[in-house]
Amino acid sequence: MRKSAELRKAEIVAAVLDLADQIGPDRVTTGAAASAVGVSQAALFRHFPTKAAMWLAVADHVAGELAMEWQRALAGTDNPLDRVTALMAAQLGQIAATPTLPMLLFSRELNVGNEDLRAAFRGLLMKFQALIVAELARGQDAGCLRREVAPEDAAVLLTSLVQGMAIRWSLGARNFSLIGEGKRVLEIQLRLLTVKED
Amino acid sequence: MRKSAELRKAEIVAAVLDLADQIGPDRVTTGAAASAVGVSQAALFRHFPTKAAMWLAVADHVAGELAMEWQRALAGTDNPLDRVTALMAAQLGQIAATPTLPMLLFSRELNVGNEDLRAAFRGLLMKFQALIVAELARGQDAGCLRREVAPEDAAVLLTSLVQGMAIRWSLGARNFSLIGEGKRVLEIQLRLLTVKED
DNA sequence: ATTAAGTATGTGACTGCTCACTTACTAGGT
DNA sequence: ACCTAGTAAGTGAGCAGTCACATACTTAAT
Repeated sequence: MRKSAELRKAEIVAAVLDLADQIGPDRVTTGAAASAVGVSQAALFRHFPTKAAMWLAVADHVAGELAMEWQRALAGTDNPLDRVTALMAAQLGQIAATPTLPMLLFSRELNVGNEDLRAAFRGLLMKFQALIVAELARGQDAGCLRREVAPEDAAVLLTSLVQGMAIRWSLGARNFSLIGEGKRVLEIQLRLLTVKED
Repeated sequence: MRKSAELRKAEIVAAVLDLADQIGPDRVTTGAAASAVGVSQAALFRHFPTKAAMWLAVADHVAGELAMEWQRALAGTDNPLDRVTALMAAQLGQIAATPTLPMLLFSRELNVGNEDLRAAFRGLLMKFQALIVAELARGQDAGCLRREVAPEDAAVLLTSLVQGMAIRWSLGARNFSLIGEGKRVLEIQLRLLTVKED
């Protein structure tokens, strides 16, 4: 079945992500990806010059999805604290929907040679952090966040929380709800960062 | 050169860790490990029935080192807060000395088949967390830690901090001092968890 | 002490497999 | 006619694990 290149590329990217979720990013071979799409292995190389390029396309896709989710999270409210909560929830949600995402950060694919891919993910993390920092700064200005902690440092604490949760989750304690636990612990951390009112 | 099996095993384990630091855990082939030790590739299989068994031995070694460092950290003082600080510093120090450690958590080696290895690392993390929880509980009893945060939850915040720092570091922002930054942010987090005295 | 037997450590050559990527060729759309 | 998306059949490299054989140590009987 012939399809337009654009469509095929999108199909392949989706299949790679799906496969990576199922079997881990490092197990995604060109053959496996191809047969998941339903074409021959050689066909992949019509669309991507190399496997690394394929992963770059995947990273682009993921970056787009994340950016969308972030924007959606920010659209819900104006309250800085709520926006931080929403951003964190969005991040946890994306991780839960794409469990391979944290694994990708340490995969062979990313850490060997493919410096572009690495840079793409570093950029993503920094963008997320910047969003958090901005909201925290607004929160301080609005007087609902402790002034003695710099927004940058508080943001490190919060993003670390996402990463710690992801590790915990992927290390495979079942009956561990990434989103539920994440929300719970996030609330605790936010309470610590919030100005006491009693 | 002939050596005792014990010695050789230790040599191999050390070489594997070293190689993993240099080229990433997934690039450590039996051949590479062997020639790093200075023996033939086949010789590895005199000492380990399979590559997975080799990695298990590495995990055992790492577990031992970590346990030692933890004990040493606890030996320094009786003050719960200081002990938490020392434990965290020890953990960051070990990660800095063995950068492959966080990568190992997500390596193909660990996440494919080798369920034993996975369990070994999960056990390690839980043991660390338990140590932190114990100190935090003592801290609460001594009245220097907020009571409204459960020790288990505070421990999650702290261990997440280690993991977040490790990710930040290994994503390759150079001029990022794992230990220095870690210490700084840890202090901030601890201040939040500490009873206000003013 | 010498030696013979047995065992632990080591080797080079090889097997069978998987993988990314190539090449020569084919069919559908315009 | 021509380009575009596809294919089947390779190619060469890298990998874990095996095997037949060699060489160093240990032990115990002479």
